[in-house]
Amino acid sequence: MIALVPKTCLQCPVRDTALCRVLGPQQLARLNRHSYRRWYPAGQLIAGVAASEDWCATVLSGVIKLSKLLSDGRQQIVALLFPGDFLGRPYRAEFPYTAETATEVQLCCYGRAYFEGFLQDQPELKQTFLEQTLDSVDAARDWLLLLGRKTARERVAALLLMILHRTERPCPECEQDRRRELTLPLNRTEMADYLGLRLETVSRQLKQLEVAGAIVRIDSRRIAVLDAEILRDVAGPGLSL
Amino acid sequence: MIALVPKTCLQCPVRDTALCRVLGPQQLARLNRHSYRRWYPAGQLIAGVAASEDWCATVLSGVIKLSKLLSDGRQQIVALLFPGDFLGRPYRAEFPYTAETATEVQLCCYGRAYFEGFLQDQPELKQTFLEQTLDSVDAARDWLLLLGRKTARERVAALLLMILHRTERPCPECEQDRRRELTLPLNRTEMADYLGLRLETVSRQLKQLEVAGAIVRIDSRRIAVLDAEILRDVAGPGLSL
DNA sequence: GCTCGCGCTTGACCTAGGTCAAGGCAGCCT
DNA sequence: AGGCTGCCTTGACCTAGGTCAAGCGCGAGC
Repeated sequence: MIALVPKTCLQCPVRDTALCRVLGPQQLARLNRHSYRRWYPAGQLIAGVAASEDWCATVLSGVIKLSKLLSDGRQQIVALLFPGDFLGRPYRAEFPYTAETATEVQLCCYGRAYFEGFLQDQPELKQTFLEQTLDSVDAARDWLLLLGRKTARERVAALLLMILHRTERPCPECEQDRRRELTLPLNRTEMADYLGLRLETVSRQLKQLEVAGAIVRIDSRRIAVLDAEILRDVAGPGLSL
Repeated sequence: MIALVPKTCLQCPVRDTALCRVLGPQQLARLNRHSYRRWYPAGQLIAGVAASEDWCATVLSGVIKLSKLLSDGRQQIVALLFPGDFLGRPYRAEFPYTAETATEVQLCCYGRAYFEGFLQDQPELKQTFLEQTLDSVDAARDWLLLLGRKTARERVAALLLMILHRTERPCPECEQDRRRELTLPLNRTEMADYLGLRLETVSRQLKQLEVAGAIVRIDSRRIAVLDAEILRDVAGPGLSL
């Protein structure tokens, strides 16, 4: 497991999913000159709530949790960031979430001020960033439906489908519903914090999905999806995948 | 109650809160030439889920519910739009929510394609739109915490505070915690659909808040806030008001 | 003025999911 | 090897909020 730190953007693992995919070679080089890599182990705090954060980043590998927490310890994960996703809050000094790594993570970071200036210079990048932000609004609202109205069973099924979707890079359509394996980037507590449940409930619902023949739990972090169709039926619509 | 349809943007009721506040007189006139007003009574469908919508709008008056619903009738309101807010989904033909009026509503509408083009021509407008969209992400994520982790009591208190906040136009700071009156733009069912509860629960929690001395229910739609501080204590933090 | 219907409240009861507690299992350290 | 620790599962029980049902009050229509 050697951490691959790309020297040039052309070898970047998120070359064609990250924001900067729309930049030409010139601009890419320019941005790259102002970027630096960071590496974090799993379970590490990246940025605190409302901490003054003067940088932002693209996720190169790994998964990041964005969460909010209440003074009495109740916690809600409000988003997961996968490779290619953008981390940061341009135009605001305070970062309004807690960002923690769920797995080992590599970031490609830029100064916030520099990035903001760069957005001004690059209309196409700004356009892409805007469209991605609009998509984030839609994604958050999909999750509102899940938290506000779905049962525990539906939530767990939806999470598995979401992870499957965000995790499976190659060949999106082929082998559509054949057996697929996924590695959960979250432990039970984190899954619960994302789904508005308790870890015991997540555990029980995973069992139920196994009994129903939708999945097999290989080990606590690995799941084989036997029948994505069952999962989709259970999860119901929504979550514009 | 005469519907005021402003002829020029200078008399617009949302002159300094809507997106177009950043436009100069020239650009404002240009946009205005391509805009038209629409009026809807309360409880009217404006745009269906995934219906092809080729327009967008600024809310001039009234309140709009954006909601998602499941095939079995479960419904979740994912946002409320108040005067000055933007309605629409640029860069996407399908509007991913159901938009319905909660009260009587006036809109200032533009063709979607025209608006998108106008955004390209007006970097400052685009910037404002981007920042507003980033705020929408934060707002939706605040609500995720509410739906995922807060109790019924906390949710109802938070809703009242939010409505108070969005509704009280003049003099934001003066008379800070004096008695304030608010008119609910939603009925009990709608409040429940926004809070991920049932209408009976909303009703009971309002009663509890009255017993606790935080509010008085004047009639079913009007509430006097006796002590916003109690309300804030009950609601807990979050909802970056 | 009467009735109808809708929105709201209230009470009685029920249940999905939370809480608490007891193991189990795998990876680490000694 | 043995014990520890963290994570997960499972069972037994509890409760916040959902469900069901009755009734109220008010505005609209006749």
